[in-house]
Amino acid sequence: MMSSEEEADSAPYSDKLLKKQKRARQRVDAGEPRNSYSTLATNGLAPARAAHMSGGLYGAIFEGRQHFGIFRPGYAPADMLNELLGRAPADASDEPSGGDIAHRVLRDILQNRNKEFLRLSPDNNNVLANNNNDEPKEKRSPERPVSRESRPDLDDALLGLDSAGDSRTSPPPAQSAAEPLLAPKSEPEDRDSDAQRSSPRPLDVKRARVENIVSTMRASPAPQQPQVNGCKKRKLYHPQQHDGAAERYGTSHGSSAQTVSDDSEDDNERQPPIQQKLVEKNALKSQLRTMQEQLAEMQEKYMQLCNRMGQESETIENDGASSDVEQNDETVPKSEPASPAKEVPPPIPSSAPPNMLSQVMSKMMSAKMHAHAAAHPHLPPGFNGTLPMLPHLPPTDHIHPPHPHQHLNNAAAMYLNVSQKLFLEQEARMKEAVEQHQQQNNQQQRPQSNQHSPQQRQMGPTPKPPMSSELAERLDALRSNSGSVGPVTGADLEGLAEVLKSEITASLATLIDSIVTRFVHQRRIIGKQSEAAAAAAEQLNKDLMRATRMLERKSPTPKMPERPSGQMSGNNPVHHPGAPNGVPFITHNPMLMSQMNGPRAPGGAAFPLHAEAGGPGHGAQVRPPTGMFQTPPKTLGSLYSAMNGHFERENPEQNEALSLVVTPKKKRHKVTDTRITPRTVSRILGEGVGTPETKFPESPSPRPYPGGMALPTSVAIPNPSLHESQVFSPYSPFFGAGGGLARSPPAPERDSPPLPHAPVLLHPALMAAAHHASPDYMRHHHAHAPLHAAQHHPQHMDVQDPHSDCNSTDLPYDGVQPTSSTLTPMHLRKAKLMFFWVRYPSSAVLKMYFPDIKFNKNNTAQLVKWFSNFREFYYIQMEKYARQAISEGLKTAEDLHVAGDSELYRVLNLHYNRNNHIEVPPNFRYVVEQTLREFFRAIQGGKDAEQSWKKSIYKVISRLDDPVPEYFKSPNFLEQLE
DNA sequence: TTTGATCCTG
DNA sequence: CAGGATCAAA
Repeated sequence: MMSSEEEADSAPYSDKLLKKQKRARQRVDAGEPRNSYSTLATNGLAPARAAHMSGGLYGAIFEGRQHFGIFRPGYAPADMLNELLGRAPADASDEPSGGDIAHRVLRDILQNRNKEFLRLSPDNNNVLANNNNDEPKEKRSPERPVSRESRPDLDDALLGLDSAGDSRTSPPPAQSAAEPLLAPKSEPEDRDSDAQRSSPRPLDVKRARVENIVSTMRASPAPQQPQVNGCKKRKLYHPQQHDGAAERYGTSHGSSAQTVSDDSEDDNERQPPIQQKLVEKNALKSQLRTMQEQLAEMQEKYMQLCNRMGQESETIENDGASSDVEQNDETVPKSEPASPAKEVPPPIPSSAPPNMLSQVMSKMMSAKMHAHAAAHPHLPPGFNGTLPMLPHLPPTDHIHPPHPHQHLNNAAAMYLNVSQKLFLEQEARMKEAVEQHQQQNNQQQRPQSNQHSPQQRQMGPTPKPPMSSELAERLDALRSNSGSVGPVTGADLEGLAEVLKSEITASLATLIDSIVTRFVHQRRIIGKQSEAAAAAAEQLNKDLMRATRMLERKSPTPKMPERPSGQMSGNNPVHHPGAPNGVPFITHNPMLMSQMNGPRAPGGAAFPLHAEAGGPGHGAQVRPPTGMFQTPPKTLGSLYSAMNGHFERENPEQNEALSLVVTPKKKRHKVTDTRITPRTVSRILGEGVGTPETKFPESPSPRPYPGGMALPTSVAIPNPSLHESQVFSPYSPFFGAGGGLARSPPAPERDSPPLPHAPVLLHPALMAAAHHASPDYMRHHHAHAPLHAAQHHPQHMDVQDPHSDCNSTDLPYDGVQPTSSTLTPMHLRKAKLMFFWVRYPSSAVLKMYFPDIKFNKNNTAQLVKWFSNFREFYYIQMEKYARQAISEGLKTAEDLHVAGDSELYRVLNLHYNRNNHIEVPPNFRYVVEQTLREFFRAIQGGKDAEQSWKKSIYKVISRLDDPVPEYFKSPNFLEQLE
């Protein structure tokens, strides 16, 4: 991967350079000024601010955006998909069990249904199959082999096909069966040439011609799994076919397999299940038809042969009776020394119209059938259509039945019937499967093995229905037999029928397997989530209770126009999630949420949110211990949604990663591996929680703060450049919340940098959900109030926690190994959260904290770019607020204080911690404050007139980075960000 | 010259 | 957020 990506870069780079130069030239010519630093400063800010101020936004306490009630439809499915796709190993192991069950079920069903068909079968189903098989034994029980064979496919599909190569390398037992498939039957030229070369005899030539015709007629079974190690053999056996296959499908199995894999992957993502099913159905249908046609054709040929043989008194030595494939080679030579028997097409009476022949044959068959039924050992009396099929009968039929024709005819007739029935069955099953599939989940994933799809794709000129390797093989064998050896026995036909049956069965099995598997996964995941949700719910409930209590003391924030909460918005039909535990979700009320933040401080002052509020100013002095915002678990929402099975999509709250995801597709050169994984997609779909803010029905009365604060401090001017302009919207709950920058005149000194290791905690809900988190870590969290626990043990997480502490280790927690080089939206979220600690992380640090990423030049650059973007946003905010403060007459930087509930803080939190996945580390607040002051001073001092006046600030700020908590390295952390 | 960071734009 | 341009430090 890396190599390819790297290569991809080279081109772009050169282009870049060219462009750059060009641009540079243009700029110079135009005398275009490079930067207009002052733009922001001088323009617009003041006016906008004024407007806002007049608007009187009072600080609503931080309204919890959300979180509650946010349902993330699709979450469960996504997760499931993730499970399937992301955890290859697990899947691999799981797959079988699920598959087996499905398999069994399917088999049972089919067997019951097929009993009637089976009854028909004369015995030797194997004869034909054996001709080309390397491992005839495998075929004895068609279903088994097939299933096995199919499984790899399924796995591949599920796993994203990376494993395709592996499967190829180590061909499954059934592989031999697949072999024939590789060789598309339609390569007349080659075949002819070969045939002629090897067997110049007229007969051969004739046969070749026939073969030609036949091959054209029959859709060539697409080469199933390229994983045929027996290339040589195959070549030996079917040179032409092989060639054809090579040409058409790409010479290398690997390549073809790859293609298949990729395609299937794509299909999974794009093609709706139903469509897929339909396609498959059609394919099967056509396959059946094709086979029928082929059968007819073969009948013709057979007739011809018989006639001729009768005339010539030719003895047929080997009817392909040999049960060994290998044998085939040997046998063939005997009969047709010069030419590879298998490849020699059966002679066809070109003169006789197929239809007529068929009709004639039908008549003959019916007539003779009865006559010989009794005589024929394998044909029970009721033969006509109801003979029990003995799938595993030994190839006894080598014996040439006295009346080959009849046998053949019978078999043919039966085959046709069976085919029809099977087809009907298949169709019915398909429908069922489709329905089931739909109901079970909306995942686009393509359940069945790609057995079929690849074939379809690879089909040659004649659209051919997908055929399994076994089927193809048998057909091939059949053809070979008829061609080279001569008479096709009824057994052969039956074998064919059986193959067909098993093939269908297999495909169904596969389908069912996948469905079942998915179902199982889903169940499992849901269960898991339920647990987490329950725990989370409890915790949440506690928090809420506390918050409620506190709320009583506090007055609601000023109004915010109702903001449709993600869930509330019409899109979300979601039921209100009562907590599963019976814990009602209290939320939706931002007030509550806001209260939750600072439950700890005794006099509601716990939070010096508004420093200036004056109130008990001292409160301000003490740095708010905990994060600024409460952390309502959006996770809960998702959990619940999953639990409730809400998969509806909700309004995407953010598209953060959206771009990431999207870009990938349009990328011209592989930018960072932009390939979107299903997981990513699902995440994106489920991610948005609309604006989390819960709606605020009524506008609360102004803040009760003693200081009469309600300072319109937050008079930010809507910055057009802001991505989240909503934040500034007067209608936005965020806007005007209690006070942007809190300026407390008596600002005591809180400039001292906070503790080195900011104790940031995950929201309790998150923690609860994180089973895997190190026990120690968990313990801490639970022990302390969820919100501030860490404060008391600042160090425990990063340094001292024996379990979680794995400093300088890339694989702190479960030995995470880089699995992908794709940065997903989740990674973006994580990166944003990390920004609370580090503004200038080195790439080395970043790599350490993203152990699951296989870094390369591209994604490293991307990650770095993210932080660059984060900083950009951050500094823009800082500058904006600093200017605002200045315009408001603030005299000294020291008067600038950033309160937990300040607008600035809110904005930042919204940007970096949109879903309040974590508690904002106190240190961050400090850093923000410092940054703000730096900007304030600079602007105040007129430094902003200088070209790079910000640089010095950056420098200062860059020194304020703190170590990122170790738990960020945990794979579980990422998972919790859902 | 290369690399890294910022600025600018979409 | 990503791509491109530009500057500046290495």
